[in-house]
Amino acid sequence: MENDLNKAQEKAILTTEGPVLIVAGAGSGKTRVLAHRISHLVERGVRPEAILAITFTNKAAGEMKSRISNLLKHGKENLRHEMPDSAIFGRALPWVGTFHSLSVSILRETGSAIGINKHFTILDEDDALSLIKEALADLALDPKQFQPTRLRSIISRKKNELVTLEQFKTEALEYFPKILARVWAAYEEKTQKSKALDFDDLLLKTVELFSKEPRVLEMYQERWRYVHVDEYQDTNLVQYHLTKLLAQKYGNICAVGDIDQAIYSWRGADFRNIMHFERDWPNTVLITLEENYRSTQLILNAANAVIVKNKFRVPKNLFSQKKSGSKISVFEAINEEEEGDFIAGLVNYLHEKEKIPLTEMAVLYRTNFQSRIIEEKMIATGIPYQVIGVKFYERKEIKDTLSYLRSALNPEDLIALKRAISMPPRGIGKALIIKMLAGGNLSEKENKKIEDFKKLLEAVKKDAEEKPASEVLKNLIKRSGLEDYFDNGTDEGEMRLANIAELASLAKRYDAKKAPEGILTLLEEAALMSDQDTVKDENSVKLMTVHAAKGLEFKAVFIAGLEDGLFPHHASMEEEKELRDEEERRLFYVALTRAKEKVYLSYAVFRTIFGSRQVNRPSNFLFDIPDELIEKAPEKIITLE
DNA sequence: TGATCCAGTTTTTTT
DNA sequence: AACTGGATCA
Repeated sequence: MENDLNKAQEKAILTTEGPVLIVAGAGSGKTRVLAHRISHLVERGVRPEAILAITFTNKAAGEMKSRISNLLKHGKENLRHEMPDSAIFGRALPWVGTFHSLSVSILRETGSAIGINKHFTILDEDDALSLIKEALADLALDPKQFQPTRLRSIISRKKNELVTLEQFKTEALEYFPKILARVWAAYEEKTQKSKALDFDDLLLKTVELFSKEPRVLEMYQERWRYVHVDEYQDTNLVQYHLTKLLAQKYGNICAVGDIDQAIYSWRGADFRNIMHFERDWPNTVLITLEENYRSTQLILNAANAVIVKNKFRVPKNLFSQKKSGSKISVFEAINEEEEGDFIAGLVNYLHEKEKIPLTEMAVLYRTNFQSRIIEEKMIATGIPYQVIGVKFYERKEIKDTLSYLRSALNPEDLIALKRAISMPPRGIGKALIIKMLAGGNLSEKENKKIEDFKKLLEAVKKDAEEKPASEVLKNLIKRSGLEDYFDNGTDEGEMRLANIAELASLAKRYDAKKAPEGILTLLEEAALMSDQDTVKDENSVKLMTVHAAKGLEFKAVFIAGLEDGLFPHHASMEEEKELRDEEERRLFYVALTRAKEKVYLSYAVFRTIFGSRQVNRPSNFLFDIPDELIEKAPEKIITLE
C-alpha cells in the first residue's frame, strides 16, 4: 500500500467485503481512493471483470479507468511493470461508466427479454420535446395552453418516481392530469414506434428487466460481485433501485458521496438515498474522509461557514494542511460589463504576472446566459477560453448529419428520418412525408424524390457496414448535399460546415473499430455525452455553470453574479422554498470548494436581463463568509506595466 | 415546398 | 437582445 494515504482512506481501501459508505468531503481524494480500492481488489485476486464502478460522467469514468490501469501496471506488490503492456491491457478491466451507459449496455445485451430491440436509438431532450409537440398536434391541443417543456418535465419526473403510465392514468381524475395522461400515452406510442428510448427509459427499462426476469438479474449479480457507486447523493429513485438490485445477492456495495454536494434534486435526485444507506444495508462500515487535499484552509473555512447554515446535513468539518493562503476577493461591479472586465483583466494578470496556467482557471456562474458577456470580454482581452455547455453534439448541423446515420442503421427511427429527409431541403416537405408514411399514392415526381433519398440512405448504410467511421462521414457529407448546402458563402454556413468537418475528424477516434461498431459507438457516445465530456484539454480558461464544474478543480476560481435572485436563484422558488434555499447554498459550497488557491467573488449592482435593466442586492451568501477571510478587490482593474 | 418576416417568449441547473 | 415558431407569400 502506498504510504501517502491517511488512516480513513486506507480503511476505505482495505474494507472490501460487505456494504461500505464513504462520506467523502470535497477534495478528500475519493477518486484516488476508489481507484486504489479497485486495484487492491484485483491484487487480492478478484477478477477485474467482476468489478463494477458507476461514475457521474463519462469523463470521470475515463479518469478512473486510466488510474486503475496505471495502478495495476505499477503496483508494488507485484512486478507487473516488468511485464509488457499487452499483458496488462490484454486483460480485462473493471466495467466503469455512468448509470446511463451501463443501462445501454445491459439493454443491448439482454433487453430483448422484455421486448427491447437490440438496436434501439436514444432520444435526447430535443428529440423527446419534438415528440411531445407532435403528440400535442395529433391531439389537437394548444401548445400555448399546455407547454411542451412543462409536460415533458412532468413526464420525466413521474418516470423517475417509477410511476408508470398505467398507474398515472388511474390516478388522473382532474382536467390537467387527464390531458397529461393522453399526451404521455401518445408520446410513449411515438417513442416505441421509432424503437427509441429516452434518457429516463434507459434506467427504467433496466429496472423493469431486472424485476421481470430474475434470471437475467442473477446473471448480472454473478458477473459483478463488487459494486461501486460514486456521487451517491445525486442518485434518483430509479438509480437507487438499480444499485440495490445489482448488489443484493453478494452485498458488496461501496457508495461514495457527500450530502453537502447534492445539487440535482430538480432532476429527481434524492439525497435521502445516502442518508438511508445504513438502514438499507445492515452492518455498513461508515468511513468519513474529512482531510482535504485540494484547497487552502482559508478557502475551507469560508466553505464550512457557508454550509454550516444548512439544516439537512450530517455535520462534517473539512480541514487542510495548506495553512496559508490568499484571502477571498470580493468585487462590486456597477454592471455585468464591468464585472466581465474585472474577470478578464484579472485572468490576464494572473496568467502573465503570477504565471498561473489558463487551464488552472475557471469562471463559474449560476445560469448559462451569464456566459455571453464574459465570453465577449475574454475575446476583447485576447484570452483563449472555452465555454462549457454549448454541446457540440446538440448543434443543429451535427444532429442533422448524425440523423442520416441513425436513419440508415435504424429505419424505424422516424425522428431521424424526418430530420434527414428535410436537411438539406430536397423538395420533400411535411405533406409528402405524411403521404409517404401513410403509403398513399404518389405522383411520378414525388416517387422519384423519395426513391433518390432511399438510395442515399442505402449507400450510407453500406458505407457504415464496410468502411471506417470517419470515411463514412466524409462520404455522407458530400453525398447528402449538406456540403453544397452550407457552402453558400455566408459566415454562418462556413461555421456549420467547419463543425461538420470537425465531426468527421472526431470520428477518427472510432476508426479502429470494426464496421459498423465504429458508427454505432459514435452515435451512442454522442447521445450520452455530458457537459464535462466536452471539456477540451487545451490551453484555455474554462467558463461554465457551477453544476458543470462538479468534481473539477482549479488553482483560481471566479464566481460571478453573486446577486440576490440570481445566486441564490429565485425563479419558481415558491414551492418548497426552504429545500431549494439549501440546495442553492450547497451549490455555492460546491463552487467554493473547486478552488485550490484563489477565489474571486463578484456581483453587479445593475444587470440587464431580457433586455431590461435590473437593480440587485448582493447575494446573502457573501455575508455568510466571515469578514476576516475576505478582502476587497482592487477598485481599478489591474493593468500591466 | 421553402424562404422570409413578424410577434412573442425566453433564462435555472442536465444525463 | 436574441431566438423560436407561426403565418404569409413566391
